[in-house]
Parts: sequence; C-alpha cells; structure tokens
Amino acid sequence: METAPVKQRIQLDRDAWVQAAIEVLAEEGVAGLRVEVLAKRLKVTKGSFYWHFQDRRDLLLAVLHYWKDGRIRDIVKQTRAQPGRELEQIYHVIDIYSTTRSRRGMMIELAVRDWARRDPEAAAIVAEVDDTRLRCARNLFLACGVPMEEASSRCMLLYAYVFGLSLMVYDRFDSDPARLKRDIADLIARSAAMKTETPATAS
Amino acid sequence: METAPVKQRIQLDRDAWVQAAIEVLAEEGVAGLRVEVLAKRLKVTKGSFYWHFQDRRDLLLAVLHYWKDGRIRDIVKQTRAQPGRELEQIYHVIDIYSTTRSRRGMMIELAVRDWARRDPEAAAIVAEVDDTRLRCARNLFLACGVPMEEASSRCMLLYAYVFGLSLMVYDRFDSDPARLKRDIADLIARSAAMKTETPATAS
DNA sequence: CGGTTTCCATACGGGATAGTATTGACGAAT
DNA sequence: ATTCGTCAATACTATCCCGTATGGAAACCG
Repeated sequence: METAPVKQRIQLDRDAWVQAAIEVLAEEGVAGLRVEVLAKRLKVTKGSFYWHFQDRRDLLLAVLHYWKDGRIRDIVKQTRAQPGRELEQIYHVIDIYSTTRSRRGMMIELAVRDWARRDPEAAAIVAEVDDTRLRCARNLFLACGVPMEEASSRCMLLYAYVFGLSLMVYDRFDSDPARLKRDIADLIARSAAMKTETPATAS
Repeated sequence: METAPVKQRIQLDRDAWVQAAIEVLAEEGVAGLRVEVLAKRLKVTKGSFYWHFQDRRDLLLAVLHYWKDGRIRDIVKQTRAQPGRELEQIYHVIDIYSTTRSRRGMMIELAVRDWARRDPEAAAIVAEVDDTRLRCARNLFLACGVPMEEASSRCMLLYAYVFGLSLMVYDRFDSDPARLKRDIADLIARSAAMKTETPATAS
C-alpha cells in the first residue's frame, strides 16, 4: 500500500495541505482558513507552509482547483445513467444533495459558494462547476423525453433547490421532512412530457 | 423631517451602528464585520462603539434581531393578498426574490444564513424567519385551493429555490434567463389542484 | 564521506483587531 | 455658572496573523 518503494517520504506535500485546508474550509469558511491555524492542525509550523506555497492566496487557488476537479468528476459519474433509467437517476441526484448523508460535501459546497460571492476567481470556478452540472442534469431530462427548454428549467430548479434547502432551517415547519422532500423531488422531476408516467420512486 | 424638535442629537446611537453594521455585513459577511472597520466607516473611533455596546457580540446580536424584525415585517406584507389574487401574489413573491432588483437584501440574507451555519444564535433567528415565511407562503397556496401537504412542499420549494438560485452562477448555461425564471416560477406555483387553470402571469 | 537538496523550525517585523482605562468635549439641568 | 450625564478620542495591552529571513536536520547524490 506504499505510494512508492523508492523515495518514500513521511513529509508533507502540497496535497496534504490542500486536504487539510478543505477540512478547515468546511468547518470555518474561507475567512477561517489561516495558514498558522492550518499549520497547527498539521503539527508543523508556517516554515513548512511557505516552502510549499508562495502565499496564502496560492493555497486558496489550489483548494479551488482541487474542489473543481473533484466536483466535476463526481458530476459526470452521478449523471451517467443506463438507458431507460434516467428518471431514476434524476431522483438519485436530488437525493444525494438533499439528505444529511453528504453533509460534509454540502458544507464545502456552501463555503465555496459564499467565497465566490466576493472573489472573482472563486466565482469563475463555481461557474464552471455549475455549467457542467446543469448540462449533465439537463441531458438526463432530455433523455427522459423532456423538451429542451423545460429540461433547462427543471435542472436549474433542481440545483437551486438542493443548495437553497441546505441554507434553510425548517425543523419547526413540517413534522415529516422525508415526505416533504419526496414530494418536492416529484415536483422537480416529474414532467407531463415524460415517457414514463408513474416512475418507481427510486429510493 | 426632524426626529424630534426637542432633544435633537447629532450623535450616534445604537441604531446607527446597527444600520452601518448591516451594510458591512452585506458587503463582507460576518467575518468582515469588525468594530474598528465599522468605526472608521462612521468616522468615529472605537471609544464610541464600546459606549453603546458591551462588546462585538452585543452588536452582532443586535444586528440579528434588527434583521429578523425587518424580515418578518416584510413577509407578512408580501404574503397579504386580496381574496382571489393569491396566485398572483405567489408569483410576485417569487419575482421579488429572484430578480437582481433586491440584490442588497439577498446579500444580507445570504450573509446571515452563512453566519447561521456556524452560530447557534443566528441559526435560531433564521429558524424563526423561515418558519414565518413558510407558513405565510403556505397560506397563499392553501387559499388557492392547494391541499395542505402539497402547499407545504411547494412553499418550501419556493424559498429553497430563490435562495439557491442566488448562490449559482449560470450565465453560460442559458441565453434567456428571463424565460428560465418564468418557467421555473410556473413549476413552483402551478398546481393541478388549483382553481385557476391558466393564471395571468403576473410580471 | 562530504556536498547538495529538500523540508521544516525559529525568530522577527509589521499590520489588524478586541477590549480597557482614562481623559475630554459638549449639552442639559440646577 | 457649576455640575452632571452623555458620547467620543486617545492611549495602551494583548492577540492573531501574514510574510520573510535564516538556520538546521535529514535524505539523497557523487
């Protein structure tokens, strides 16, 4: 399980810093992502950090690109459906984002998006990810027989919903959040234009 | 237009600080809300601040409550419809939040929600606001003849959508965002259970 | 084995910020 | 006019943090 028999280093590399940075990002947001804090977490000093990175900004950009690559990899995987099971896959995508299961991923997602509201470079990365996501999801709708414009509307609604949902605090509102989410998934996914009428609710 | 003929003070009071704080909050987020920065913006020094507030936390809580009151006031106003025009009002609510017109308000909204992700007190405030909003919006759906559970789903979808939308960067995705938003509004507002079939798209 | 490279520790300067303590200015009441 | 209460300026301490400079240890190379 060693990375390489020759040249095994127990030392930190750029990637280790980026990984830890993403952890902090999820917990504290970009504002809490300080190099000395990060160094303490990795049990080294800044001396190490400034060896691997030019400055703080350098780390932030690395985090951004690391996140982007991971997201896009996941997206294409999640939106690849066996022919005929596209609707099922749509439900699956909604489910992935709206459950507490992927809490960590959503925390990172929200931290990056908040970051992007004030940082053009982060905004550009989010734009790429969103574009990919929307196109992939739209293809699923198209494969279900939904016309282009409606497919666009529905996939946009889908992603806006899942991100917005994790910004809300709705404990007091509904006693059965599971039912709520199921019904909302139907509102998003079910189109009159669809081939399948009563889809097996992919759970 | 004077506040009071007697006792007019040109000096700062708590409220002036809170107002300015919300301005900074919109621009920089909670993390950027520092007392010295705020003081500079108001052209005074911290000496003034610590007279009006116990500490930074004191200001933050004041901001939170000020925001809550304003939100709830707006919500009840926005969701009050003349009988028979409830559907129109639903479209209006969607419109309010999804246009760039109310950009400032949305920036504050997002800043508070990001804040709430790490601060229990902020989360409690957001919970109150969300609960009020959801119930008010649900009443609109109910008034349209939509059954309870569907009304719950649709109003939740409504708010999650508008917040999520302002987190996304979709410039490249669609060439006609106006049409997109219109169609999505239809997906959210239009129910099979509705009395009115083809509502005049309140623009 | 000695030199070189790689990675990290330490020490330092400088800036931003929270909070306190003290003083000062100004208007209002007596 | 004197006094008092209100609000703000100044000065100071203590942190936290970025970035740099420099030295040191361990691995690697010849």
